[in-house]
Amino acid sequence: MEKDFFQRVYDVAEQIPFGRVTSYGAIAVFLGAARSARMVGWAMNNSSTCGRNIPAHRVVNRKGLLTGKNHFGNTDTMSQLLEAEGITIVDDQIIDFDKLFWDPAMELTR
DNA sequence: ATTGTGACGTTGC
DNA sequence: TGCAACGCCACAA
Repeated sequence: MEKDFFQRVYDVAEQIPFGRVTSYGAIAVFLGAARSARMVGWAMNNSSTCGRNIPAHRVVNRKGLLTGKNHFGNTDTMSQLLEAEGITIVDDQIIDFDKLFWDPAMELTR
């Protein structure tokens, strides 16, 4: 089962460059399941089971909001990690999300 | 096999 | 322009 949908998500998530962020939908589209954006987030929840360190903090929803911060244990963990990447977070929202947005379907294709 | 859920996305009002 | 509801696919029980 080395090609599970979840593994696919983990692989893309690991490829997210430092200081960049992406959206669940972008990953979902890249995986070929644009309507399964929710699965991407769910995969992140299971990212712990993946056995590998997945920078889920770099993955946010389409609005650039840290929707999954609640799943990091502490709601501050995600924002703190993003700030450590040089990203500014205000009210759980990423500033300049448009510039920091990293599209796997585009970056990986180029 | 069926039901329920889920860290989203889109469309409608 | 802002908020609400629906839909969607994939996985777990």
